[in-house]
Amino acid sequence: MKNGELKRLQSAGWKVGNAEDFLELSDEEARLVALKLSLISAVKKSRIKRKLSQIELAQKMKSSQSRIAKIEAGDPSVSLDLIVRALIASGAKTRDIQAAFSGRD
Amino acid sequence: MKNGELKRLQSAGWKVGNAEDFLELSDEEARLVALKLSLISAVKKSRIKRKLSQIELAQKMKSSQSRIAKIEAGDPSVSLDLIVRALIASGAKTRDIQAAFSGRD
DNA sequence: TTATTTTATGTCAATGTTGACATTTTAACA
DNA sequence: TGTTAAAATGTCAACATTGACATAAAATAA
Repeated sequence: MKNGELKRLQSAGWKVGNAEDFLELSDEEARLVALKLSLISAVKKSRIKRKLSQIELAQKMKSSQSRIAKIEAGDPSVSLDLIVRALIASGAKTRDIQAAFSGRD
Repeated sequence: MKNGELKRLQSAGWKVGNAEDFLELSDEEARLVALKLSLISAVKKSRIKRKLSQIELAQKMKSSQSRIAKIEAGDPSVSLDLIVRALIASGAKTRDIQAAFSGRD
């Protein structure tokens, strides 16, 4: 394939992908998953530390007890947005969130 | 457990939303917004640093150019999940993400 | 034990978010 | 000037996430 043709296809939005792309994406997905898990455990830790029940935390953030349970259970229906909102609502300080983001526990 | 009991439990001590709740929620919302804005600017910064066009970044994360544009424009339809995925895909290191979370720039 | 609280699990209609696409606007050039 | 790549904006059907609810299971108290 000529160079110009490749460029044309690429700029038209075509994926001229290879196995490397696939592996890289997996790696990035793994990073996101690790991040979520870290934040999830931070939520539970923060909630327990403040002696909040799931219902109380749910009320603070205007969610529901079952959502909190799903957050802590790592349910696939839970978004990163909700996890972070729970973390903030649970009283976690910026430093706690930072720590979770760097994987520290 | 019976139906009536659960309802009583769910609404126990929680009927009148007071001003404090409102202010606290606002504060938490503000914190989340600030977090998003910080991450958004980190995405753009990281993308530019790596000399990636919006199309290229979109391809890396299997999204679309318009989505990247909306991320960087702070479009309300963009989730925290997508922002973080873009940040990771753009090549940002864990330290960069951490920095974004602490508001550093 | 029994009673009460807390947490887990499943469902679903309403709402939110997505990639893809078309089109326009801006930027960077020759 | 005109050409071209990059970025911005609007739309929408498909898919994802939500709070609310019912109920079960587990933990805790009495």
